[in-house]
Amino acid sequence: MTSLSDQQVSRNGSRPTMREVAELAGVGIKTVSRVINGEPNVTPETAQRVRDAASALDYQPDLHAGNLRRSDRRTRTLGLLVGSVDNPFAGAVHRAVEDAATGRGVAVFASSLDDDPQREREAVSAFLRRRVDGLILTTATAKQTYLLPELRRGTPIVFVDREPSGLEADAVVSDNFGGAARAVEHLLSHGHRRVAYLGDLRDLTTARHRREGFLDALARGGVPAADAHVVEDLHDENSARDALLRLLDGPDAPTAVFSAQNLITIGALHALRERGRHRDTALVGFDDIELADLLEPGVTVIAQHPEDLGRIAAERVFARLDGDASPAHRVVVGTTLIVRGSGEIPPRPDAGG
Amino acid sequence: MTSLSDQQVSRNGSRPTMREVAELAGVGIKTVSRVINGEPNVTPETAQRVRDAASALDYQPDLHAGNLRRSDRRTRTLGLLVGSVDNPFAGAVHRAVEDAATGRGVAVFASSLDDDPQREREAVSAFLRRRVDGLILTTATAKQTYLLPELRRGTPIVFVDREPSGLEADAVVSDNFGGAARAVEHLLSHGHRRVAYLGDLRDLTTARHRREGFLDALARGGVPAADAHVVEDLHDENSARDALLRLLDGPDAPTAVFSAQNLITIGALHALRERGRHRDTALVGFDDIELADLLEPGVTVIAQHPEDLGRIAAERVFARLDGDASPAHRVVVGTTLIVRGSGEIPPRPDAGG
DNA sequence: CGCCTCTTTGACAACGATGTCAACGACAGT
DNA sequence: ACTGTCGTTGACATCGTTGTCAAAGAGGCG
Repeated sequence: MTSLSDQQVSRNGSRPTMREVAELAGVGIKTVSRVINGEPNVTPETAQRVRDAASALDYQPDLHAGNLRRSDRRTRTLGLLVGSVDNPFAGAVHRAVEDAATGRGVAVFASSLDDDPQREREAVSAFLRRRVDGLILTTATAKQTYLLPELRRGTPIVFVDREPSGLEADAVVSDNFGGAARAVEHLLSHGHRRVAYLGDLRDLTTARHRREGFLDALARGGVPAADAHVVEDLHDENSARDALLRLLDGPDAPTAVFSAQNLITIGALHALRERGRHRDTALVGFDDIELADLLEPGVTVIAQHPEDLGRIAAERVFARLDGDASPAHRVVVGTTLIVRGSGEIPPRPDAGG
Repeated sequence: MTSLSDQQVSRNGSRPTMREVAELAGVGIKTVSRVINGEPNVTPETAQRVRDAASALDYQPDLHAGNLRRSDRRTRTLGLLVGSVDNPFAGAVHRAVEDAATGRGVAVFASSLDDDPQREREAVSAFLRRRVDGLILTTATAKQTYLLPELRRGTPIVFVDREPSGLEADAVVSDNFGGAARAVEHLLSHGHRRVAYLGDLRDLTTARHRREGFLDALARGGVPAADAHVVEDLHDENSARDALLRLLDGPDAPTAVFSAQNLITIGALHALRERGRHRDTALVGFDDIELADLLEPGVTVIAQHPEDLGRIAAERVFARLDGDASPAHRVVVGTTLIVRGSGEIPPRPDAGG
């Protein structure tokens, strides 16, 4: 058997087609098609001959050739665009999308955005040229109106993590405003008045909402915005670290820090360590980070639920593919305050108002 | 212009084809093909009419239809199989592959293996049915002979992180033996004699090589293997934590631990914390982990270089696609000992043998 | 002015599969 | 034996694109 298979395969360098399987089995190609696709009305003996021929040739059907002719025009393929596939948050989203997709025989293209509008356009275009059945997108463009024609054509597009702008489309996002506000309330409740905000690129809706939640909670807590240090447009560990070092070295150093994104939190942790201030400066981060519980003090965070974001986004895509034509859904996934120590540090006694 | 575009698009719910672009531009479809693909011998005026028509219809060429007819039969698509897309090591590999691919206009399918042989087979089959140009695989099967026909057909297959078995194919792996040996030498040089090995599933070549490196270094250091605690078949944080808790609670508790994988290291860290032994039990982990430098003590690791693994694997695929027909390459990427504190803890004075 | 070359263009077949439809044979009912 | 039904099978057009090839027109040269 194996030797037959080997012979058959090596006889011809190129990939076998349905026609070759049909010839070897002595049937018409339509019969091969029926067997491969599990269609009824083939006698068991014929089916077996076809299967033998297919496995002797190591035949793999060409999904895209079939798709070209098939009436449903489904490639069973999804395009996923995330911040970066090597960011843990994106990894969790990706994994959840994959789990939902694999169960349906759908493969996932994943691309990294790097918060670059041009990369976004190029990635989406690459997905569409490959005729993905649906898109799950984290975006960096100010408006996504370029997607309108595609949306009108009926391609399911679900925005994940960041809200769409300029079009009505499904979106699954974290409660950025509420989570940020919760972080600040937590810090204020421990007596802090001088709280720093370390935020992501201002262009991002998530960053804006977190900033607004931060400012809103401060205001409700009776803290003048002037007392807060708001630093924005941070985009990686180093820029966050540098920013916090400057604050710590400057006058009126904050007694508490809210770092509004996972990499920023890590940068902030480094800055606090470098100045030896990690035990007397409170810190709450947005988005959980690995090993946060093993640091000393443990890092208090507003945890997001990326698995839920990914899973729900994938479910929305599949619901649309299954015919759901209802108006755009906007799903907000709550955040969870995880108390671990760093957020419960009281203000330094020597610190002024 | 924009309104024209909108009208054209909304006039027809389905996706525009080259034929429709040709009609709107008043040319033949072959001319559209030439313009879209940047082929020569089209007058600038004709080309402009075609481009206008294409953008009015929001035309996106169907890469797979073209590929069906094109002589090179390239889908400009790659299949990547990793342990799990939400593991940081896999994320780094993925990102490096993506970076190499995107520059060449190639999109990447990513799938998670979960160290399940059946998932491996299914993922590979899903890739091949979609006619990927090449495969970059982390495997879980004992032998990958099922890939032989595909390899003979000329599809580039590169094994990453784990070596292939049963076939001659390109592979890019870490120096698992050497790295593990280096870890043990480091621990022995600090006076340890009772070192525990916490390892991954025995089926995995990486786990075997690390175990062999561990045992080899022990032997060279004059430590009888009987003095070592070797625990294998750990596959996640919890199993690793439980295993180390048992060792710590048992007789002859180890004075040093070598955790042979990133999740196992994290589980080990938890176990040490839980028993309050993190300051008097040495630990060296294989594979670097995020925030390892901020723990107290910092976690000494044998760092792998997943970006290099991914980049080199992708380069091998593209070299093969560009015609390199040389014998299978086997690239070993070195590891780096990163000293941070946990690996330099001396044995407890009270610890015997 | 006729001939040749070169550029520009489109008609047509083909890629590998599936949908449609008709042909064929077996079998039941009369 | 004849008809109708049903299960089985394959011929053929077709999906959206590109490769081939030939036709038409422009331009140069003797």
